[in-house]
Amino acid sequence: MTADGGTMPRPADPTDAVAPVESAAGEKVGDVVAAVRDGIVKGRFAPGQRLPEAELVTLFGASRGAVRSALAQLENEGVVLRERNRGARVREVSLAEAVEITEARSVVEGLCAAKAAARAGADDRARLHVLRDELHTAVDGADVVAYSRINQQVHRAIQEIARHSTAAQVLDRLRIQSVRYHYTVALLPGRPTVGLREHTAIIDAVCAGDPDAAEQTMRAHLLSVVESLHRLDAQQYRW
Amino acid sequence: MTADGGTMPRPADPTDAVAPVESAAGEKVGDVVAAVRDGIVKGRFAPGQRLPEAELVTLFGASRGAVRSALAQLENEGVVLRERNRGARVREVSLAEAVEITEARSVVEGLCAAKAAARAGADDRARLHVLRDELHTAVDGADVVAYSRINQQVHRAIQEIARHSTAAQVLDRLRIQSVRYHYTVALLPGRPTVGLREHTAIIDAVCAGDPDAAEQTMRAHLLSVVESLHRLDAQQYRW
DNA sequence: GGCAACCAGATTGTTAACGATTTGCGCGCC
DNA sequence: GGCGCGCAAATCGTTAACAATCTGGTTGCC
Repeated sequence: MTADGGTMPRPADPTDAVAPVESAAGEKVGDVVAAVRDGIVKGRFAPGQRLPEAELVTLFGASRGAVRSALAQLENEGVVLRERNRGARVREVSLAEAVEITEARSVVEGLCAAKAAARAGADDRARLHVLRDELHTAVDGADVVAYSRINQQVHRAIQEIARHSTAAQVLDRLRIQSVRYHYTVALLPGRPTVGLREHTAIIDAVCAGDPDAAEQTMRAHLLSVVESLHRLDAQQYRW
Repeated sequence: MTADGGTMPRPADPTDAVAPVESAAGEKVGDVVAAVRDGIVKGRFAPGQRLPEAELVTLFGASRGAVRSALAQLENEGVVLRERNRGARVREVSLAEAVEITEARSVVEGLCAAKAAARAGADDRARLHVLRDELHTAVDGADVVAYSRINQQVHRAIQEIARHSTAAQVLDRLRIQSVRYHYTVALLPGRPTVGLREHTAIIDAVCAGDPDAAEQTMRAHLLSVVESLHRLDAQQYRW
């Protein structure tokens, strides 16, 4: 076993830059939570990597109590795993879990799409059309990173248009847990083309004010992501 | 304003008995969380009531740190609201929020029902049939409290049969937030009869192994609960 | 009599030190 | 040489005291 005890973290992405986080007075725990979560999402902290309290204290300059509260919250959010007297580790989400998460997302985002279709105003439609065009150019230019980013923006836009705070909370939580798979799926050959077609259908249904069609297309889209995850599994792809 | 500062708690249910919670070694925070959550669900702590740390310390015999962690977790679960330097209060969920929560439940429980229909074995079907019969006798006997209890057991059984841990987590969280409305809906005139019919349809669909029918009936059932909530609103019913 | 500043009590936030548990390593025994 | 035991370092959990903040009532002034 290696010195740090856990799964060997692979080299961090070149796109990290640490973000020292100015501990604004009275928001320490929130800052630490955001910083650690961001580190997990961005790949600075690898799945299975240990997160000793002392290390986070020196990293973020926060007190141990703050770090402790932050870890408790992150555990509650499902991105960190803690064992008594054994410390905290970045939780490893299996492919099976990612499938479950995406299935759950499919129904909740379906609800959001339906609500968005019912509530979308002219400005909302304009916003979605902009995103649709941006997605189109990204796919045309084979810009996978841009595709992935705008992809997420589409989902977030529909979520915001739906104005359903409960669904929004649930979705934020679910997305954080499976974020690391999003890029992977986007990298599958042909995925951007399929995704573009599906997103276009969703946007059209929402803008047409058809809740049923919006829900169905959104669900179909995320179930196709589930299919892609299974394909990943078939390829023995592992983190 | 009264001495305790918050909304006046109505007299607690006769069914509380405090549950002093034997602080088993190494599970203090979990115990406090469970105790406070239970107190909120059972009505010992009313919505809006203040929850001073010192009071919880004396109530449960836990250290202040444990109480503090527990409150943080309860805040994260959405049943407690905390303001900086102003302490914690039991969160008041509005009827609009209860509607949102039930809408979210409808789609996620729909997913569970579909999965349950696909995965139910003979023992699962037997379990559901027992619950169906118990629900029937409860409604025949006009036993509203039994109806409400078995009602929840049906939902929980389907959730367990679905074996979808992500959906289960989401649902546990959502149910806790809106628990106090469950009894109220069950008390609406004619509600047990309607609920019985709907639950029977759900159980039949799950036992028939028809995922689509199971999902549709479950969604229809919870949307009918949403309708009941709106009727509550029309009656100017307030907590 | 009304209003504003102020002071005391209560409550929460923070920090530091102490105690308990686990883990890795070295030593001795078989 | 392999295996089990025990010690020491590291890490987490808990407690207690201190500091900062808010609330409510009181007092003095206009």
